[in-house]
Amino acid sequence: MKLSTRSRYGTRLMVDLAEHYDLGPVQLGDIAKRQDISVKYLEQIIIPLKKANFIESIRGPKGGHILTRPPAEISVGEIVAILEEGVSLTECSEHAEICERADFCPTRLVWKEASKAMFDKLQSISLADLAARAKAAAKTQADSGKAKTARHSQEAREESRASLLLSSISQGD
Amino acid sequence: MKLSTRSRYGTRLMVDLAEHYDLGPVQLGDIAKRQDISVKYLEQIIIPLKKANFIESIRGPKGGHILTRPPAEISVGEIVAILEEGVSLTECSEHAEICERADFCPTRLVWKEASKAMFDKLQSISLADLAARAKAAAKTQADSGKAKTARHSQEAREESRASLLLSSISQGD
DNA sequence: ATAATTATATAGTAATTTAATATATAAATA
DNA sequence: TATTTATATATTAAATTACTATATAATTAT
Repeated sequence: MKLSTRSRYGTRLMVDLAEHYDLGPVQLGDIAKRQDISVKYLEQIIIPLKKANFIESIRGPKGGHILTRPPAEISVGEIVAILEEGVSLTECSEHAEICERADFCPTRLVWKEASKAMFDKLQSISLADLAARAKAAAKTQADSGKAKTARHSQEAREESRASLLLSSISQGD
Repeated sequence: MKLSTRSRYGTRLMVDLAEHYDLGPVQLGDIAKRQDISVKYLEQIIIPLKKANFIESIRGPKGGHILTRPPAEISVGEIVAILEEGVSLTECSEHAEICERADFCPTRLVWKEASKAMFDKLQSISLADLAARAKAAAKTQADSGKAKTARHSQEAREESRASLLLSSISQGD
């Protein structure tokens, strides 16, 4: 039931592109350094994302990759759906025909509804949300380095409001 | 992101026990026939369910397995949590310490919240719900065999109300 | 032109996991 | 004591995962 590194790394790749949207093409070498993922593996992972038309690429020196849509218009759900080839917890959730018990199987409906709950949540979060959160987190890190004795500075608290959008995500820790 | 057969078969095993709760110990051979799963594999799968104290077993002739709690008091979420060893989509959702990026990783929160959405849904459904649904489905199947020209008989519709509890599950097909 | 840089395409692989099966043993009952 | 059922441990084939390697193609700066 765990997500593959493919989905997780691919989502980080997309968030990285979102963070650098408007700054021209981003090279895989730079993403690899920032995200600590091998370039070779990123090259594999980016293929389905390009096929799904999330990313456009430019070859040659000063080339790289850019999102085809603004970050606010791309949800994590879409990304995971591509990289996991669907967002269901069982094959039968999507394709009843693969199981002859599907018609009367009470558990199938459970898997289906749990899949939907999961996917609905993923759909509700955009790359813009995550890029904003990443920015706020980076600022908080920088501030805590700047003034270790004043971690709860007014400055830090004000900046952290930028991530209020995402605050609901961390409820229930 | 797919559930293993272990979880799926294990849940069916538990639903089968729920359907036969009150009828004394149920043998794996019978479950194997009804669920079309090999006895040997069921023997593997039942181990963690016994360790988690969901099931008590009786050896020897006329032996078998019984739920330790009434079906209404066991949720699918609990079962899946045992068989999948946790209900999170990533290792970092539960154990932040395994990833040094956890503190500032925006995607981690997404995986965490999606995991929660999925698990909350699974927790909300009990074995009693599923046993009732299975009963209703069996009745519907039997009725359609009895009177193929009158599939929407009043009798069948009344019986199907027993599964109203579960009707929300099949929304959004 | 050509050297350097970046993306793309295809193939290979080691390790792990999955989904089982096989064999031997222990307990309980008729 | 023979039979039936559960339990414990070991084995395994196939698939999947998480990569790495090699070769090629396109673009740009010098």
